[in-house]
Amino acid sequence: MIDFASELNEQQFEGVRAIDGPVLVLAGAGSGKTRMLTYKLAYLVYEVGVPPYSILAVTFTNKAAREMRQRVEQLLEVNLSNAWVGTFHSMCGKILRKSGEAIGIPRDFVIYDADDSVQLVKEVISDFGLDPRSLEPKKIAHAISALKRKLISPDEFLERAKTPAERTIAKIYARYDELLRKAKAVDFDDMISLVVRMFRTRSEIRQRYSEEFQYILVDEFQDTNESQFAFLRELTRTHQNITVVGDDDQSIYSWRGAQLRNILDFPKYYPGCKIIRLEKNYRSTAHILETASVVIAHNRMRHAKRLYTTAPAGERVKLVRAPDDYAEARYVVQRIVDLMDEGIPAGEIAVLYRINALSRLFEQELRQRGIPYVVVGGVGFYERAEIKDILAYIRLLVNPADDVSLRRIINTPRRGIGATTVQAIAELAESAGVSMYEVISSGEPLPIRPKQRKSIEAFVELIEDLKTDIDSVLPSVLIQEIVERTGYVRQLMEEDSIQARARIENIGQLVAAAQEFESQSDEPTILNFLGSVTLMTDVDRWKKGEDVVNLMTIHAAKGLEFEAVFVVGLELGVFPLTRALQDDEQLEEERRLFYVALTRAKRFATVTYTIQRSRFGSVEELGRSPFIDELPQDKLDVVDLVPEGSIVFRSVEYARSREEVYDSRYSPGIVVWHPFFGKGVVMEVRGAGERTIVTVDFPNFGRKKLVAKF
DNA sequence: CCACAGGCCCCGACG
DNA sequence: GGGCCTGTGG
Ligand SMILES: Nc1ncnc2c1ncn2[C@@H]1O[C@H](COP(=O)(O)OP(=O)(O)OP(=O)(O)O)[C@@H](O)[C@H]1O
Repeated sequence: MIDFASELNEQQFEGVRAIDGPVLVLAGAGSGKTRMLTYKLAYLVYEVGVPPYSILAVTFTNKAAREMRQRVEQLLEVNLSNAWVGTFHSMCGKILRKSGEAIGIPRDFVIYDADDSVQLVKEVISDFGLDPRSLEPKKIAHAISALKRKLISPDEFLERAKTPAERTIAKIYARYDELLRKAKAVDFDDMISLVVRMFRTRSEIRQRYSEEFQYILVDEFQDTNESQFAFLRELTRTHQNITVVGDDDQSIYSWRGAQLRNILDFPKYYPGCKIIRLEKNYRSTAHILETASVVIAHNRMRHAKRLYTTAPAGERVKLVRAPDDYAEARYVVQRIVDLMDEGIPAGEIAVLYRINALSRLFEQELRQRGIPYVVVGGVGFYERAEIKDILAYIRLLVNPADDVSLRRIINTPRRGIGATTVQAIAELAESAGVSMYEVISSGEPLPIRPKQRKSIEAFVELIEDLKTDIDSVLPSVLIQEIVERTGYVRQLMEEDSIQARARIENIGQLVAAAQEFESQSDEPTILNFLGSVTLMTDVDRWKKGEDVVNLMTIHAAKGLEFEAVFVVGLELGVFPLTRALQDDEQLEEERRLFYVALTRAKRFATVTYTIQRSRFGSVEELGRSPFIDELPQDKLDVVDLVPEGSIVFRSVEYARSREEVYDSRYSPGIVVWHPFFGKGVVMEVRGAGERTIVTVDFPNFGRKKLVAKF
């Protein structure tokens, strides 16, 4: 049915056939690592006869998992729905649901996302009477997350804590975990670390899974963290049939705890593993590949890799300098129009940026020119307030112990239940050792004012009503009931703003997503819906087939490919970010990010930067990214959008042509930034065009008259 | 005791 | 540009 040898090159095929023992595939971008892994899955099922449920394949996103599964189903014409293909989180979540009771995790646990975790940390901090301003909940939540990824328990951390600050964190961590367990909740990091802990304390369970998963395949191994690797090592204590593929040059998730060490040390943990290198790039033209290779060669902490292509040289990589961010967006969108005219499908075009904030102008410009597009990522769909509100209702319905969700919705929409009342309820719950919902639903009269008491009673009644058919109702129907009964949409309609309308639309999309879930799942229960939703990412919702221009961060573009790629905003402080400038390791990660961006392109790659960019309400001159200078200048096609002979905005010619921008940008009261004087406030603007004189008040240097010279 | 407006501050990538 | 906190008015 399949001729593996003709679909793969020799090295790939070698990796596919190596089914006994550990295999490490270390290879550059576009060399066919994912393809190899996909075919290996097919090979194991088809040639070796391994039952699909005996294979564990781990991918980076759910979407990648879906693609791998579909691809293999196509190849083999079989149904693979019982194979374990998914992300670490979804696989571990599944294991935890099945077997977690052994370590005291109830079957119906809910998953707290990063935002929920921060909320919970906040609660703990105020419970302890600590000052949330000096402690910064977000940072503490991060610290806890880092500890969990390193499999360090609160007790262990307390033991080794040296400074008072560390002891405080240890205390918060301990209490945080306690509250999670009380709320029958696990956070993202728990999903992995609890499974590892279970495997370590209950060897018979480990044994069972280890036997079940006869073969393990892992994609994007360079971005795994300590607990994920530990999970894999636990599973391979009886057999060592594990194949991992990755590229150290594409490790871009260190901030999430990914450790390059995992891929570099793999041979140490699996002595005698087979190491395979793939050196032929099947994705990009020679020009693009060459440019990317030159850039990444500037990194010192890496394994040099050979990567060649037999593809034609193709077009040169374009380097575009734009006077400002508006010009940049206009140029890119014009090029997109041109490419589409030449027959490149919109879906094969991507604009990639370092930070989400950069998407705005491109969206505006695309909208104005009537080109369909999609923004992948950003404030993720499932992180939007209205979506989280609705989901919090559902979570409270299935799990009354969930205090974080209760807090979120007890006064959403407004019901006259404020902070004071919530605090009172929390204290009652605390002293009685029960959940907040138990306190308010017990029927006992609460020691609060009559008005609030009435509101609370109405709220409890509402929740109880919604609860009646919770076991049988479909998720989509439940959402509609919630929206109706709570008056959520009604309130938004009354508000009648653009934002409110967008929110109503989002809720509509949530219903649609629920319906889709119902049609796909063989068990469309509320609990399963919640589980799938929390682990869903924006990339997962993204449908490439839709044939619209794609806007996304470089992180989100990992593993994808497009005919044409625009990498924008190559400026100091944006890409690389300011914080990465002082630290070699971070700077190298930024460079890897640039490498990932360039290597997404099959035929056309364009890199852009601007002289001036508006950020945080002011205009800044950031200076170009050092990465620009690392490009092979003689191989580029340089495009300068700044008028000839001018040093940009300082120039007379340029200023004259841009009076309107001038006038609107430098008006009294706005904050500006100067490379030498720093931030200042515009006091007065006189004249126009070349003679514009702006008086600016700089906190540290006093008032300066400047000839439009920022 | 709650809601809302306005001022403040800060600002990265995400399962 | 926006989330969070504070102060004020209801
Ligand atoms: N042997 C092959 N013959 C033809 N095309 C191939 C072969 N191997 C890979 N390709 C194609 O090359 C492209 C890149 O492959 P793939 O995505 O598997 O690479 P990768 O190494 O995982 O890339 P990256 O690390 O950059 O995400 C895909 O379009 C794939 O179909």
